[in-house]
Amino acid sequence: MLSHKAKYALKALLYLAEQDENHISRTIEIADGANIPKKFLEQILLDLKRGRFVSSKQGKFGGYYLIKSKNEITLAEIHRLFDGAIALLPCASLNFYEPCSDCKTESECSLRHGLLLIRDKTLKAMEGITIASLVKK
Amino acid sequence: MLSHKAKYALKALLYLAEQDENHISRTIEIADGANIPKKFLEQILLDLKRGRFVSSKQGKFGGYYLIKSKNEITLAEIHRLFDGAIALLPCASLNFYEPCSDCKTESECSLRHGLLLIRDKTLKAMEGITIASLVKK
DNA sequence: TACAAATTCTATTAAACCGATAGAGTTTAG
DNA sequence: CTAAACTCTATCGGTTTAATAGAATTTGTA
Repeated sequence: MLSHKAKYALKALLYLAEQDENHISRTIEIADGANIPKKFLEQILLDLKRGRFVSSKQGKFGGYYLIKSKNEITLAEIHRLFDGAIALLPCASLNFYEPCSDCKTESECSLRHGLLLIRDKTLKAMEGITIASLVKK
Repeated sequence: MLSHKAKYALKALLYLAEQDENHISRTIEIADGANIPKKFLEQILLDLKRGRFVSSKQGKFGGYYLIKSKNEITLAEIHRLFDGAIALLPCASLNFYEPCSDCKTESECSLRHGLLLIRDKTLKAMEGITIASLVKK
């Protein structure tokens, strides 16, 4: 399941993607438009900025805007940024790999092989969902 | 990601599936064999019993055994039993459906459509992973 | 320069969840 | 009767999550 943070991030990106080119959106606009608690959204937007999905303009008349094409922002990336690994166990993860602590005998745990299959399919599916694909609903 | 409970459940089922037909496994056997904390495993086995995956014999010489074919126990089922919905949001879930609280205007939230696609693919993949498919590694 | 409007940063909170443990109760074979 | 096993309920500490608070900084403009 997605965390609220990830869900809000997607909705915020969606909001930004729906604005006119060159429009700068204030946090409060996005919060109201997408029904997200404003102070919580502030943190999320900073995370999205650190992740190079959006950029900001500070000071009066400042706000946020997309710096990555809506065709290139995928669900997989947002999941990774806010909720971490897409795989079901760390030992089956590409970006968040960790060996299982409780698999004593074999170097690969008994579940790993099956979970790698799941990860590949899920990842492929999640890479197919872009902000653009969500906009034109 | 899978919870430890779900992971341990899979490993315990795997252990049971590897035993001879009609063999009854004590909790401590399974715990040692699959490297799972025994008291934690007790709870998990009870959950698996309530879920009709295993049954038990009480008293001396008692223990646990599979009552569902290892070909019919899927990752999807175990995920649902221990970790709940497979979908990324409740509004995209079949078995754990709940409407989004923060989607005010439309009855369907902007993310739902995309997440339904993910759920269908992930679910299909997870239904393809059975205990039997994990045993013959 | 002063002010207002906005982002940025750090801290804190309350609640929920998670992994694990403890211990008493019940059942059964011998 | 007893030992061995499952069953049940409670609890615990730690972590995470969702959200809030407030001070600091940046910027445009009158």
